[in-house]
Amino acid sequence: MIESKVTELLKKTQLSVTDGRRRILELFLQHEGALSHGDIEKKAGEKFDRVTVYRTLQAFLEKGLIHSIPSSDNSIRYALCKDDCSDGHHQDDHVHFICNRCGNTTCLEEVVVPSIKLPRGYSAQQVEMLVSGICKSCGGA
Amino acid sequence: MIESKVTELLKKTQLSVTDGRRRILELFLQHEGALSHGDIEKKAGEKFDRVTVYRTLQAFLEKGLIHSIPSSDNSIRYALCKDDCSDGHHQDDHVHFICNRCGNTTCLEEVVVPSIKLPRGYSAQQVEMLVSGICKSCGGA
DNA sequence: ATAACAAATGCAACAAAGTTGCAAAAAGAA
DNA sequence: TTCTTTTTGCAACTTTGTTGCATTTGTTAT
Ligand SMILES: [Mn+2]
Ligand SMILES: [Mn+2]
Ligand SMILES: [Zn+2]
Ligand SMILES: [Zn+2]
Repeated sequence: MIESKVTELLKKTQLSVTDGRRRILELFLQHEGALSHGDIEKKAGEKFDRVTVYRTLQAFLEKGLIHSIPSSDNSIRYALCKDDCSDGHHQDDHVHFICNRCGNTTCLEEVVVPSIKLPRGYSAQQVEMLVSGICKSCGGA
Repeated sequence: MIESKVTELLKKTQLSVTDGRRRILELFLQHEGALSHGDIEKKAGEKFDRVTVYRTLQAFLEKGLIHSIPSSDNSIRYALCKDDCSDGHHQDDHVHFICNRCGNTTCLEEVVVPSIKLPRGYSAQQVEMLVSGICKSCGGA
């Protein structure tokens, strides 16, 4: 069950398990694809205060439960991390895909971000790769 | 002179040349690195209305004068395009670097975004690569 | 189970960012 | 210059994000 998975994850990351956190984590587990703050606010319904959603995402981020995905439309998305992300140390080196038709953002876990050679003087700490186009579900044609 | 370059660019893109547009384009030409809406608002001073800045960036974007750079902090940056970007068709296939020390975002024109193989069903229309770390100026020591 | 303590939540009051319609002003064309 | 079109500024508004504080809830130890 998702119920137990949720509690397990919260326990593992040393977060006290509250209704809000359970609900939001549940949303991530159910929903294939990334969620923005706004998405969560809508999906979680009236039950939780907006501020709580902000703080919960913040906490999840810090604990390495979720990672954030940059965007070109001023609305960061978040998605669950794999097990190897822990307390502050993220290890999400996969490509993200943004569908121009359905608008969904997906983690392409199987596609690793290629390494890259930077000009002299620059040193990289993190690399993000964002691909936009038509996703599998929308591809149809 | 920058003055004439500015006017030339506006004429070329069929934008009527106004004080606001001149000023903002000037900022882009002077400033090495990308600018956010907020940056521009500050740098342009009290002289221009916030709404005008929004509309100007929008216009520049559509005409292929500038391109936008995704971010993880809900503040899109913009930078000048090269000559080969025109009316709606952008051709900015370079890597963007975000410095964690000085906060500047730079176009690494000389670093081309590597191509990538997507899983079956996905088709790419655009690829963005964002590298964060320490930039040339901050690298020092 | 209860009490004590620590942490999370909701609320209120803000601040900041973004949007829209419209009248006035400025650009471009004739 | 005059006419026409486009851009601008303003006002009013919506949405998004932040902060402090009192209350509620979760956790741990008795
Ligand atoms: Mn991801
Ligand atoms: Mn660029
Ligand atoms: Zn899609
Ligand atoms: Zn720097």
